[in-house]
Amino acid sequence: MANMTSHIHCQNCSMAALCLPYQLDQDGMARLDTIIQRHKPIHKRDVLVNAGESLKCLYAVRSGSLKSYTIDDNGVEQIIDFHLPGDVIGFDALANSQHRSYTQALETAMLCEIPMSSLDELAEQMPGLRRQMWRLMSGEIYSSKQLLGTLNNRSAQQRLAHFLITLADRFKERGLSNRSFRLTMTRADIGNYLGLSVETISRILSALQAEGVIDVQNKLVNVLEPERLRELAQ
Amino acid sequence: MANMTSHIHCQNCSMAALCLPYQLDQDGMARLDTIIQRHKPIHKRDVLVNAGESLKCLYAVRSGSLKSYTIDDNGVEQIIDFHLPGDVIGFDALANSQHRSYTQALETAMLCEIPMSSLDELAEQMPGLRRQMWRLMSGEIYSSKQLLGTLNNRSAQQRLAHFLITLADRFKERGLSNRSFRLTMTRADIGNYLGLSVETISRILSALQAEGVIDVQNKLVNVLEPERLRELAQ
DNA sequence: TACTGAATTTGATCTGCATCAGGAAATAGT
DNA sequence: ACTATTTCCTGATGCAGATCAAATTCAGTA
Repeated sequence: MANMTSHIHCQNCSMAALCLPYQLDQDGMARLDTIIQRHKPIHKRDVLVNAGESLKCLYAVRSGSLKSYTIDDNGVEQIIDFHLPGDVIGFDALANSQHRSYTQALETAMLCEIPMSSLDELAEQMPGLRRQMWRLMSGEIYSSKQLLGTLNNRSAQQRLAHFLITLADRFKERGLSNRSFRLTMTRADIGNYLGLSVETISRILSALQAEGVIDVQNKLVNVLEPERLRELAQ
Repeated sequence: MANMTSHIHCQNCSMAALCLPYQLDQDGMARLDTIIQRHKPIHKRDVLVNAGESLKCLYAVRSGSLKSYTIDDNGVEQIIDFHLPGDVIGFDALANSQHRSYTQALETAMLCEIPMSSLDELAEQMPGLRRQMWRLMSGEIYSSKQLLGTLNNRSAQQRLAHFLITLADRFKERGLSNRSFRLTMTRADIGNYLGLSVETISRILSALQAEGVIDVQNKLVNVLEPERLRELAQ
């Protein structure tokens, strides 16, 4: 069945450099492209994967944003990641072939679906793909351990500043503005992720605005003094 | 040059099931074994890898324990991991072929050294090894994200209880007692890892002992009521 | 356009843990 | 065995951020 996005391929995807095709040659990209399936967009609040589901495929984000979270014994949600275009979702499921977390769209999002069985075969034949898998997983290990350091010894303001800087940097990598962007997650999501209450997030955003470091209008953030913000993050 | 541990091989290593050889057949293990180098033990406080060093090889812990940490802009150490026998060290370095953290021995430790170049070749030829690499890295992603959840929304007591439970479970996986074990790290190390002060760690250990949940004599921990402890961790 | 529930903001109060301080115990070095 | 140094414990105090409360704004829907 034809769909409106059938003309999208790894070869012409602007996120390729951040995603699995990184450093593959034209032939490699074409081979990877053949195993990837592209479907209709998913919408805000749609759940892409449930914790406990068996791992059928990885997902690459083409547009939009999502959050991943676990639900603990008390039924409390714990957000562990926000996904932007170019990110690959599902690496934490490889250990036991079972998804460990829920993933939900924060806004309308387009995804590429990469079947694990085919990926495994391709990885055997393509050293570049294998290395990129390692690179992406290693990067995820590194960034989550970095986050540990951020959450452990830092004040609420430092955490939030760090969050904004990291987000801005990620937008820049993706060819978007790192000075002006939209928070697709709620204040509650940010607080949950950073281990802070909603009220604290709101208060600190107001304080940063009062000091002229940023300008916040609802979901829209303007970074007025990037250097000040970076200092505040330490 | 012969050394005193030359008779150790993956084929007879008791940690093989937790380590890279997992699910390899005899032939596979033998091939992996040939690329692995085994050296003299390293001693307490010896530094195995420095942050910034280029990635030459991964290390597998055969005996002893180590800690990995980063040092932030202010020169403050942030512990991100404790390594036990069977653990593989260095996955966070694959992203940019450069170690991201320091790794230091907490006690005398024996290590296996796995050259990256050879590992890459072997992974091409051996699907089982490739899958185990994915499995181990995925597991590390999962556990560090789990830890986020633990540190974010939990009290000091819950964090420490969680730490002790997790450590006990890891000892059990390794064929050791999960009821009685030795903390090779200092209270300061535990506090650093969990985002708590030394004093808090000390106080809570005392409190848990007073309640009869555990018995602590210096570095030695006896878990008297595992179920209570597990409840306290939530 | 009006209605409705969700998200955000701001204020007031309270508490868990950091910090400061001092002493005891254990470990390492000679 | 003895000393120096690190590690550990316990008490007192203060504060950052949680929690409780309530008003306001926003977004989705009919």
